[in-house]
Amino acid sequence: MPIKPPLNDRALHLLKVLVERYIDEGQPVGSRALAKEAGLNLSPATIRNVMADLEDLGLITAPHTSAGRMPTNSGYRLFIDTLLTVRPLEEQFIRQLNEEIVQQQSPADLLEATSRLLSETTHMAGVVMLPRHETQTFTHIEFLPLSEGRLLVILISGQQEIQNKIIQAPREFTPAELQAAANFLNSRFAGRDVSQVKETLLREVRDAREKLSQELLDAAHLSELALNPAAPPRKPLLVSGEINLMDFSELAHIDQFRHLFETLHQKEDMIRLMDRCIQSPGVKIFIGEESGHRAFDQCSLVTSSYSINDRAVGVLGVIGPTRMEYERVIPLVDLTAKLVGAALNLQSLPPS
Amino acid sequence: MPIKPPLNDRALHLLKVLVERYIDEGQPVGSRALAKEAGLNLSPATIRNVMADLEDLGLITAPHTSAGRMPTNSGYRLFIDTLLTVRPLEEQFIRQLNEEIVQQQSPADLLEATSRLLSETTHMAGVVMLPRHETQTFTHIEFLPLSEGRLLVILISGQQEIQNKIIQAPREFTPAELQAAANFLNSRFAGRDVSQVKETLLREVRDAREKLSQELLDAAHLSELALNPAAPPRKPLLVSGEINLMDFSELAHIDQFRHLFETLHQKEDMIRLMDRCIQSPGVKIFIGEESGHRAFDQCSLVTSSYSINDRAVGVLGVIGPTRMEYERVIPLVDLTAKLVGAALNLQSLPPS
DNA sequence: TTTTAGCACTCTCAAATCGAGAGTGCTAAT
DNA sequence: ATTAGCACTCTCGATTTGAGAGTGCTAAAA
Repeated sequence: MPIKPPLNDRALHLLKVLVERYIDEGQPVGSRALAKEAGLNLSPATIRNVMADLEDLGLITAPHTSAGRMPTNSGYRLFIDTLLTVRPLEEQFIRQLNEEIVQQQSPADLLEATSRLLSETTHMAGVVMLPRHETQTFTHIEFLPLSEGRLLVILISGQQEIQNKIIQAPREFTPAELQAAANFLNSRFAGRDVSQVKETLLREVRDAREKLSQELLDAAHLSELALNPAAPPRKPLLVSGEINLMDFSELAHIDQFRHLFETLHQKEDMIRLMDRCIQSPGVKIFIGEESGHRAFDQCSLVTSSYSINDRAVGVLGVIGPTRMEYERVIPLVDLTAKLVGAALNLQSLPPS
Repeated sequence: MPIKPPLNDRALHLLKVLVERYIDEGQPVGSRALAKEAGLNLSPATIRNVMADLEDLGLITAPHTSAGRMPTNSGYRLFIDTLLTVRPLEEQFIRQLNEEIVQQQSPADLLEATSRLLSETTHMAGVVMLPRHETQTFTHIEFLPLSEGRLLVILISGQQEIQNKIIQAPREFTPAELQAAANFLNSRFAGRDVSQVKETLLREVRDAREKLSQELLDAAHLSELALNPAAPPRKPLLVSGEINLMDFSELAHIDQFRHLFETLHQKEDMIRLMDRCIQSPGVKIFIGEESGHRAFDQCSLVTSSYSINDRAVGVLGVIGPTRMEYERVIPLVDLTAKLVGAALNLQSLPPS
């Protein structure tokens, strides 16, 4: 016998309405309610038949015999991939958001504010992964002698980001030597990537080790030390508004919330997860366990990478219950990533 | 008729045992239990009479007619002020703690680790208020010209703490002028307080305005800008282990916890509160509303200031439920403050 | 063939009831 | 001053109950 196409337009439409309604109300949706909402002039009984089909396909589920249905994670996935109609953001709102972002003084402030804004506008948790050290542009370096052969390295990179680091010099250097080393690096490498600079330096030293004087070798060694991300920007992940997540009943169970909170703050896993999003542009969505983390069972993560000079350097997004208003959140994350990128580009004025 | 002394030794002893027991178990203590615990060979009935007296004095209270009694905030206060016997810390534990503190690389790391350690060892929340900018020792300053008349100021203060700041120069300066200004400040003021330096500078300029050349005035103005704490170290308060507070049933009610969490992170109030502790040395304890904050109704705050060169520069402590093990927490906070002070002193090596 | 009305059935949730247990306050005896 | 005894109060968990919501199935209608 011919199997009827499991997903005709009507079923899809009903799924869409069901998901929207569930996102709105947070209650399992029954056949009667869905019949009214759908505007298809069908009786609850008919709706029930369709719902039974959708349940067979694993798209919706009922918490118990006599409750309505709610979307499963696959249901959400299908909804997001093919049914979702995003709601465009209001001009007014966009302007305000941009306002708040560009008024920040430094890149660090900017990204912190962004994390806060993400959480405030969505009433969920905002996350921002800072630009990786390696992908930053080398702009200027300076050495300052401290006591006992230690040196303070000041490294200014692309976005006017300033890094301080104290290193142990391989030997004593005179101020003149330090100045010379700094001058060399500054004139030769300004504008290149920090990681490139290091590579180039290493290669050149290797290729020409014999021909170089001890002084030069020392200086090169020094520079190499200075460029090492020895002090990686302490946990390059900003999380804010975690507490908002307590407002969602599905996450508000003490131990579950605690687990979630800890995963969010024990940042390694988060960083690894978000790192995967940096590759391809546009908004990415992880639903439930898709993120590979038990603690996120009932959560979705909506992310987008942001770029400086057309190059993706970081990732930002929000975390909330799977039951979130994707139609609003997705364009918001998308927009925020673009605004942040633009603002960071503006802030990166080259030093003299 | 002669009113019998309301608080004889026996009553005090019973109060002490009751508080200890309540801290241990978290359950209201009944007369039978207290009779056994107290070791006084009294019957529950007698105990009941004493308990009634203590209740009249507002030191203990019963949540309902037929539950045991639990301490009120005044009860805790009396307990802490006159009944508490602190338990000395184990040598072994002290060594470990010190180990963890001194192994940190920088003052910033050290204080962050301290906050974490406070929360981990007490299973409550740890707070550390960073040294105020003003009370830091001026050690070294450097100016780096950027584009468009902006200058990067690098200010090294007492504890090897490095501050970067970008300022708009009042006019263009030549590198030589900048060098001269830096040299002047470094040679003249090294080792003084940052705030003192600023004051002195202002005064001298005011006193001798007419006699000074425009160049010198400009340089002074520049230095003044540079020393302004224009970018106050972003919220100088580290909080960690907040989530631990969820484990205490008395704080685990969603909305109450949320309020607490927000107060803790909306740092202004916390900073103001802890600032009051910096004046006098030793451990300070705020019980319940003593801290002046509704959100802390059921919390106690145990703090101590820590010192560099015998001068109190910051405050640290823990926050937990009023029902905390004061006998262990108090010596712990005390010790931690001392270890942190010592470690910070060690780390402050003057630059060459 | 698709849709619908009807109906018995299932399950949850909130309210009501109940008994056990803990602890009290008071009184009278020691 | 202390204690035994006792009636009383209150909480807490288990159990019951009824209302409400929603389902699946069947048979009739379109």
